Amino acid sequence: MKNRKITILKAIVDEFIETAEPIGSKTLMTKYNLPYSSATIRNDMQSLEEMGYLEKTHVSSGRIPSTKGYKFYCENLMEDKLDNQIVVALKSAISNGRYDLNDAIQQSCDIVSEMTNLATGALGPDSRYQKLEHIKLFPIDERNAVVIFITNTGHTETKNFRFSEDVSVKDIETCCDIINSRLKGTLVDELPEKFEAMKPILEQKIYSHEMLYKAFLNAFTKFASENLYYSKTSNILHQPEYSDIEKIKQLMTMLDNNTVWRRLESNENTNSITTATGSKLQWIDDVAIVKSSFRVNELEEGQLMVVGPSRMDYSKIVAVLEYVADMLERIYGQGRK
Amino acid sequence: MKNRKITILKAIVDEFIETAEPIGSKTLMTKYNLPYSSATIRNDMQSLEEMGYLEKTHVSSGRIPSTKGYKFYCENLMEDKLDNQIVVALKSAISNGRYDLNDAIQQSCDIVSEMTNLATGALGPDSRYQKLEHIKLFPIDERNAVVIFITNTGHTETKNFRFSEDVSVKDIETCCDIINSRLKGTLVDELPEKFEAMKPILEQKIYSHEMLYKAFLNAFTKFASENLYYSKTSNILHQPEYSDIEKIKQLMTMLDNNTVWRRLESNENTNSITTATGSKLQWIDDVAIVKSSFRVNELEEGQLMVVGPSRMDYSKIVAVLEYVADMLERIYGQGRK
DNA sequence: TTTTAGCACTTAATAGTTGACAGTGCTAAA
DNA sequence: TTTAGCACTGTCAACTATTAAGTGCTAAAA
Repeated sequence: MKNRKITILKAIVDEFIETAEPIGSKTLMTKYNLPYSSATIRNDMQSLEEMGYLEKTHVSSGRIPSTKGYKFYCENLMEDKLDNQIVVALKSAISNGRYDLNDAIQQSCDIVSEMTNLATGALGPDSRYQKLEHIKLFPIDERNAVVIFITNTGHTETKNFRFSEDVSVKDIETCCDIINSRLKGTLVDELPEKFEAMKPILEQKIYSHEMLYKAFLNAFTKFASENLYYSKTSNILHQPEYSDIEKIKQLMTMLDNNTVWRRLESNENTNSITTATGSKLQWIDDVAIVKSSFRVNELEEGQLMVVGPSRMDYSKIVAVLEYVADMLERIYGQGRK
Repeated sequence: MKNRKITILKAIVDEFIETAEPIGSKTLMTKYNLPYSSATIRNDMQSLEEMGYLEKTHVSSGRIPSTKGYKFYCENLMEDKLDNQIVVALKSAISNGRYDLNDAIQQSCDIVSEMTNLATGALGPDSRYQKLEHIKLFPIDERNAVVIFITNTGHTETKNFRFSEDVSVKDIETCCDIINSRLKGTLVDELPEKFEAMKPILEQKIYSHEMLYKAFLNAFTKFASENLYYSKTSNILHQPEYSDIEKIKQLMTMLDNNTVWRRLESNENTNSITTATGSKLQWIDDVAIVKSSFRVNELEEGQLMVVGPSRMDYSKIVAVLEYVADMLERIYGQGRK
């Protein structure tokens, strides 16, 4: 592509990211001090539109970037724009090591969300490739017990159990023993299924097996399910694109139902790019998603995401997300096993 | 108040709850088959307005209920209107006892929220009046440990700990021992403070006391902090009052920041009533809150809440919330100590 | 004394009109 | 290849009816 066109495209994207208004040839010329006449710019804009990088909101309006335009921008024109304010906020909140990993992830997401006015979330760390090491029972009193699940990576999860009259501590112990002897080494993902297959054995050895079976199945299912966190989403309402109620509803429902994440996985092919630094950008309808992953050990990977209108400050978001990912790896990634 | 006026007031509130539109005298007469002329109704409306039960949106508009009107309605005119659909959904989800209390609360809130299109939340069960019984350490490996906190009511909470190189398991053990010997019987509420006062003792006995101190303080603070759950809030956007963006922003921000709950506590005096059945209704600006409490034992109380526009179906909401509270008490309340 | 019919008046909501404005595409000249 | 000039287009805001729903008040009827 001709150099002048690239300059114009970049100027339009930058300007639109800032103002959220369509941009005309004359405005562009004066505001960016371009050494071309408005007519020349107009011609290039027309051509850029034909190539699919720009769009118009109506026949005689200025131009806005299309998804293809954003994609080109993100692939070729992004700068490294790490926002110092956010970094300071993150550092002072997280890097004193006071939190455990999950708390740190939540804190980070909240900060990013707050300071960018976009929805921020985290998925994982993923327990899919972990195996159950053993479970440990902790009786509290006649009715209550805590069970600790420990995986081969040292990841733990706990679950409170509460039993009705006819379940004895002995029963629970037996149940734990059975699980430990038969499910050790099972992938977390496969736990619910494998446990279901063990039902007959429980029936043989335990009096109120039904109760216990349900409780443990529930715990296993929860353990295997994705560990998803979302920051508050009201911030996103400050974005000018969400002055339309229908759009708000659509986005909010999408976020609430976690559809974004699902469609994301299934949609890998369409409209997505991976930056040189490893972040992934993706566009679904008018929504853009920026995703960076962090890895606390060879088996546990987590993902950070920012969701918002396609008009977002990609340079800034990518930089900050990668900063968070690095920070989490640095503090929580080393020497975990 | 004269009987006819009460009939008219009830009809207006019922109609407005259904349609969300101001109601005129003629509409009311025909739709509710009232045996009075529109002029008579008009006179009564005027009088009801003077008494503060009704409002107009503009000089020549129909009437809508004022907060005082809703209040009167809730105090005197509510019917018991338990929605069968919701009950069925709740029963099939919860009453098989598969969940632990917190999961059951969350499930219930989600169901209520989904089926009423209002925001539903739960606070607690409250640990304010519980005392620390003891804590129990569980080393996983050199770097990780789980600590279980147990209160005198049998309530437990767990926290994952992760330590850097220079903290030994021995240190953690010492720390736990100190806590157990010195903090047993302390109100959960006072734990952070009391623990802070113990800092010098830790300094004496533990090498990297700073790290451990921070980690435990964090855990105590979290333990003592309110246990708040909120259903998804996007449902509420279906309410016609939230077709105005400013209102959405205001409400969403309020919900996200949990301002509702705080203002609620501080605002006990103004605009609130308690029904015969023990639910509490409260109005703040254009927002109504319905609150029912449930009690799992003599020390632990929790609260269920529904938040929405003041035009909500109070009869239905109160009935369903009380149903949930009863259900939780029935399943989780008995024989816990 | 209470209720009602009748009427003048008010407001919101809707649709149509107008002019300013920001922008475009195209043509012809530089 | 670039640019000046110009006709044209859609949006937006302000203004003007017009209509529909509803009110308050007065005087007559019950």
